[in-house]
Amino acid sequence: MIMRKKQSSNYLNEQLLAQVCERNSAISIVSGRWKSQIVFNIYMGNDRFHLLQQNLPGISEMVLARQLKELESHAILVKRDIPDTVPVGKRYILTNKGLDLVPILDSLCNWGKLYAGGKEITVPSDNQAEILR
Amino acid sequence: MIMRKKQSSNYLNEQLLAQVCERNSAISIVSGRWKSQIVFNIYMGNDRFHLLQQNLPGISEMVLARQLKELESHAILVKRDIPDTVPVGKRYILTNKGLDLVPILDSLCNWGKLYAGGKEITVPSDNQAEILR
DNA sequence: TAAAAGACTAACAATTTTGTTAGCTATTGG
DNA sequence: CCAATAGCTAACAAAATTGTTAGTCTTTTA
Repeated sequence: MIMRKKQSSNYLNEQLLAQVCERNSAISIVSGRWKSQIVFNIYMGNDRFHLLQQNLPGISEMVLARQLKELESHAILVKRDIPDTVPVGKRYILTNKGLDLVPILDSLCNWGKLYAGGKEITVPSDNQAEILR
Repeated sequence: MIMRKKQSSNYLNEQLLAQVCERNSAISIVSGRWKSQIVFNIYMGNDRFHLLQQNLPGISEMVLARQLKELESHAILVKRDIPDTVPVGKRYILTNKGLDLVPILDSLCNWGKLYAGGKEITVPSDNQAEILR
């Protein structure tokens, strides 16, 4: 995996934010382009490389492999050999840490849907709650 | 604000993922470097530019202004003039959309803390649940 | 015998995000 | 009059992420 520059402000700021609250590291774990989609697919049983590829339209093999490795490095999932297969098949399995993430991602999903679905956006602290949209 | 290249695979993939599930757009809204920290600070009453600056150690004015604009463009917050101030002061206010995000970010925070705090990581689907750490 | 499936990796290029520097405007305090 | 506070913006540079191309290896299937 590509190493980040440990002296850069970019890196230092990320470390600093991670210290302020674990929320910041949690977000950075989850915020890769395909990550939450991968977690959901594995959750739903698409636990092999080629199944993930089929279900993530537009992803390249290189990119998929990279995202999987990153998720593995954060112990969201593990990679296991499938016994008695030649050549040996691999499957990806969510750890308890990965599974615990699923309902949280789900609530993010609902939040997004609610407002995308047209829920009014207001400014509650205005004395007359004002409608923005 | 800087315009993205609308023909790039990068951009196209992001759009595609947003169509698959609102979770993906939700994550991309929240995943900027300082975003969740800004939302929390405003939530706790640090609702002015200089207060945010003081409470986000290491952020530059340029970067803060940019993150605020992005959050505003997603209607997570609004910027309002403070009446009877010369020169006119500005405050940032979370919309209902932004407020709804707070408990979700909070659960992400707890998830992060739990495992950072040493909770065992296991692979539940193994017949003998295996301990990784 | 040749192609396809499965599971990748290395090297590189494009794009995007993040950060730096140097400015601006207006008012108040010493 | 000079500095400080408040609240920014423009132009640019650095770093990180994402995507592309072209391979690898092994086995099964046509």
